[in-house]
Amino acid sequence: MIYSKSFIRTLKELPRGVNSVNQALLERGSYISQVGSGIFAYLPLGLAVLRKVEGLVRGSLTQIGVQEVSLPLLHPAELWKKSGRFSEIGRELVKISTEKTDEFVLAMTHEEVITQIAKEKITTFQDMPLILGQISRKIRNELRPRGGLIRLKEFKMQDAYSFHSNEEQLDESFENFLKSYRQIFQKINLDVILVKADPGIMGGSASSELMMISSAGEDLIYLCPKCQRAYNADSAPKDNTCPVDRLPLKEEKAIELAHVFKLGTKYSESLGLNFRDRDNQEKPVLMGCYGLGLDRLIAAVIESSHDDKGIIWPEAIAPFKAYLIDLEGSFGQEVYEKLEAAGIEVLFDDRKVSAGVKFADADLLGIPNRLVLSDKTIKDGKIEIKKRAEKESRLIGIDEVASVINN
RNA sequence: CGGGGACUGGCCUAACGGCAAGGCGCUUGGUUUGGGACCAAGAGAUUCGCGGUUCGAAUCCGCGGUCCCCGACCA
Repeated sequence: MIYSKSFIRTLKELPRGVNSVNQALLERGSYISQVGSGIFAYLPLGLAVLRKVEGLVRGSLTQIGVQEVSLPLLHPAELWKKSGRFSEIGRELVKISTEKTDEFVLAMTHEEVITQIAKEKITTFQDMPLILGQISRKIRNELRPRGGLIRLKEFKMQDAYSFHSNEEQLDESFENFLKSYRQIFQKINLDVILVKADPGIMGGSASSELMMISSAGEDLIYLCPKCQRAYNADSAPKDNTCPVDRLPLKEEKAIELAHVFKLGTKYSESLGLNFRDRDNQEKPVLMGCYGLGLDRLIAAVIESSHDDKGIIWPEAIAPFKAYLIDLEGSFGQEVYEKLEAAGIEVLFDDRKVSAGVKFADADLLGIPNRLVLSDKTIKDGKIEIKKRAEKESRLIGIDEVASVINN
């Protein structure tokens, strides 16, 4: 990408009313633009990150057998009346009336729809296990959105639903997802803690959350300093001491990144999803559901990886691999084209502005590798390379850049 | 939904009830080029909306809107 032709317009100052670190850096870097409270647009740079995150998540879930679908955003109200959630959930569920009655709801989550679909296809125990998943938009009319991308009214979520004929299958799926999610977080350097949680409005028998400790978090968890067992506010022991080590639990703020549920038969019973088992008995299908918030994940990465100058992206989800600055002025274009041809995504800052402006933007945008061409470097046929996460730069041969970056 | 705060050119801010000011950004010309350069000349505003008080309102009062923060809530 050529900077002067891009839609990147960075800001020196913090927009009014912005408090959270993730929103401040994302808005200043022109990754996102706020449209309303809890409603954001992704600009080209932000969309590049979002797509990287989607790819990372998709790749990981494909490995555990998730088959991708695309479910609608607009749901017949009827379906939510059948599950009971049409009236159970308050104003967070957006209902749309076109005539005198509420006819539609906007997707807050997709249990009802996926169960309805599974009903057409699942007839026997041999149809399972089955896991369907998607990356889709969710609409929730949160009373108080907050923290930039941490709590939104409209957001992108990876959600998957599993169908089983027995508990063992459900347990296996539950564990597979936890493992898969941990893998994803590891690739972007996020430390997460498993927290047993309350299933809440989702219903079902068990649920666990993967949380990241962060001062930007809106959840409180209680953590044993020794065994690392963690509890949320609802599930913490009454005396606030670890039941195993008898130590006082430490209270920490945390961001909930992923949530997995054993739904059991809540939806299969209310919506009539049954199967014929090996013993020729008709039984309700056992279900699980698994969710990961993508926008929130991006926010969490920034909250845990930034400095006073800007974002520090992990390689896996950075919008570009390298930020190229040419202070001398004659070889930039050539180096840019070479790197692109080598399959390296480069943002080439070709603007006619002072060096300081370019360095400041490179730091703000947080692209993992900064490349600088100048009189000093090109007289020896070299280019300077500096990792965003590191202080030291070094000189390498211009022809080596592709291999050094790919290493 | 309870409590608190904010709203002024594209962005950030200033202005006792008395000519809406400055910085950033933008345009033009010149100078400069390793950490948000400099000089000069420009363009850009119904001060969130409606009503009220007043000779006079960005400023005071009322109603409404939007956004942010704390809390309640939260797959």
